[in-house]
Amino acid sequence: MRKPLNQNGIFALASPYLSRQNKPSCFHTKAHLIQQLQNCKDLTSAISLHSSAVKCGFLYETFTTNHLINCYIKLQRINLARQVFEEMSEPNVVSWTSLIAGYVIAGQPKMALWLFGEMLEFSVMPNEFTFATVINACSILAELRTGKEIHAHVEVSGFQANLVVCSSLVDMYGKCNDVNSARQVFDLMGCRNVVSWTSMMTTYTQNAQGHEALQLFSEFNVLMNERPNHFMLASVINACASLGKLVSGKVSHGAVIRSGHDSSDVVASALVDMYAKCGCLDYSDKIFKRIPHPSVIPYTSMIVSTAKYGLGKQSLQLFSEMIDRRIKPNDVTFVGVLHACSHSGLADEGLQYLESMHGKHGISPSAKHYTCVVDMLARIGRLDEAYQLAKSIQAEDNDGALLWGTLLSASRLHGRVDIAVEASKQLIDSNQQVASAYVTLSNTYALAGEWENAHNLRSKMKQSGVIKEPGCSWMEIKDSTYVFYAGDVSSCPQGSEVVNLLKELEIRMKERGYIGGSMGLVFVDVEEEAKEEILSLHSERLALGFGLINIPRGVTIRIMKNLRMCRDCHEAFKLISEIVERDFVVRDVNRFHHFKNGCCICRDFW
DNA sequence: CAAACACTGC
Repeated sequence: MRKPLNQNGIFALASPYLSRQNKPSCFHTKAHLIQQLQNCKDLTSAISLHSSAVKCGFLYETFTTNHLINCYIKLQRINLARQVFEEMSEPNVVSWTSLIAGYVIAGQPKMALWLFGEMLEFSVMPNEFTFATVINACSILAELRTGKEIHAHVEVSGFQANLVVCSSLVDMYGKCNDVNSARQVFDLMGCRNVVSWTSMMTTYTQNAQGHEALQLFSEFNVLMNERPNHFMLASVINACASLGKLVSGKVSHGAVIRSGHDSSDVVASALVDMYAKCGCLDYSDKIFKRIPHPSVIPYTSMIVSTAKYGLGKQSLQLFSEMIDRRIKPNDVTFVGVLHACSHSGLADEGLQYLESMHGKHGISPSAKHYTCVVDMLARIGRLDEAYQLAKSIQAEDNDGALLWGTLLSASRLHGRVDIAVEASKQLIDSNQQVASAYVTLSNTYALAGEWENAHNLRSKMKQSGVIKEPGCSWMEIKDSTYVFYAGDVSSCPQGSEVVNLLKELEIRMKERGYIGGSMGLVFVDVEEEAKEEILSLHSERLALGFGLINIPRGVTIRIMKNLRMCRDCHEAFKLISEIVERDFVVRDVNRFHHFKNGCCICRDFW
């Protein structure tokens, strides 16, 4: 404890001000106090500075008070900031904006928007800082309507040419899934910087338009003199991950290394995720091991990735390593852990982890966690338990769709028509994934031999005009990408060759003990494609799904990107690649030839 | 004095 200053001492220090201000305990100059507030790192000092400011009479001035408000906001004491604000006689635009921003930082964007309304009520005119802040609040809340209103306000107030305001508008429209409006703002911008470009790229990726994001990235490299920063690199890597474009991902990795951003944790996390999604878990692992102090995000990314590759034990090992290193798991980490249990048949362990969430880790399980558990139970055939659990969960909209969709596909897998009917009813009644619910239910009927039901459902779909969008998949061979649509019946003489190969693969997998559970190949005869066969490769070892590839002659094959994981699969992949290369050039997209620095494809960073 | 862009789930 610091010894309290002797009164005489204070008087001595404060003597220059005494006569002027008649405040006996004031020993700060205004400039000094402001500087102290700006550098203040702890609450005790802040409170002491606050009391000095009161005693010195500085809080009659808006400028000094604004500094105090910002000091409390930096120390994450929004309520104290609010108190100071409430006591102000004339808060100006900066006071309002600071407090509004404070609420956004504190995770209360709704309050921020409410305060903005109050500010207008009090006839304080917002400026570009205020607009950027409230647009950001709309972005967090995905509040398109309010966002558009504020956009109109921006135009009227004459801030439509401000770089930061426009960038936040692009971001806001992106987060609200209005890609066209985002692009419109972006196109009308008189000047753009790396942030505005990154916002637009991220908008594309978050709205399932990864190709456009990559296109924009190459335009940036051609048109702009600026170099990508680590935000932009993380964004482009994320775009590659979303598309499963390994080659582009490697090119981006090359750019990362050349620009010296490979020490950025965020970029490293993005790379870990990208390589895993592109089927190269070993690369992810290498990147991960090079991160000196991995945070919860790269750990979670690795846990999820290993789980998806069916490496449950390894995934749980990473989790315990993370706990040992005192890195606090979050809700997403537990989604990964439960996923690991689910995909490796570790149901009892999974239930224990679920139990430990609340008790040991202070995280209350959400609908997403229960969905993992439903999946975990259902996959190993404990469908009745899974169904009971599903019924007890409050899940709406997207969460509900995931929950019932999970149960539905497991019901099909195990031929449980009764539960499939209930699950698809839930989806259809809540108007979620209606088309795929119909298709899956119909497939379940077909699997159970209930052809009439399957047929009736198909007719019902046709009558009600429900159309299932054809699934599509794509492959990268060399630097070209080939896209295939399910139901696309151009002719392919090698179709049967592929089927035979996969059948053989199944036999070899069985020989090596990959049987039981949901492994092996499953043939389902369905009405949908007029007596065509649907061939699915349901192996958890190969479970990084890459959608369906339609090889003509009506055979749809689910190709897994990481077929390369085992040697037999590698053969299959090679053959399929050869066939594809010979006979299908469907679409050749996004060649990466626009790097300013000349380097196109880096093969040698390993 | 106050503002925009990034990595983990499905």
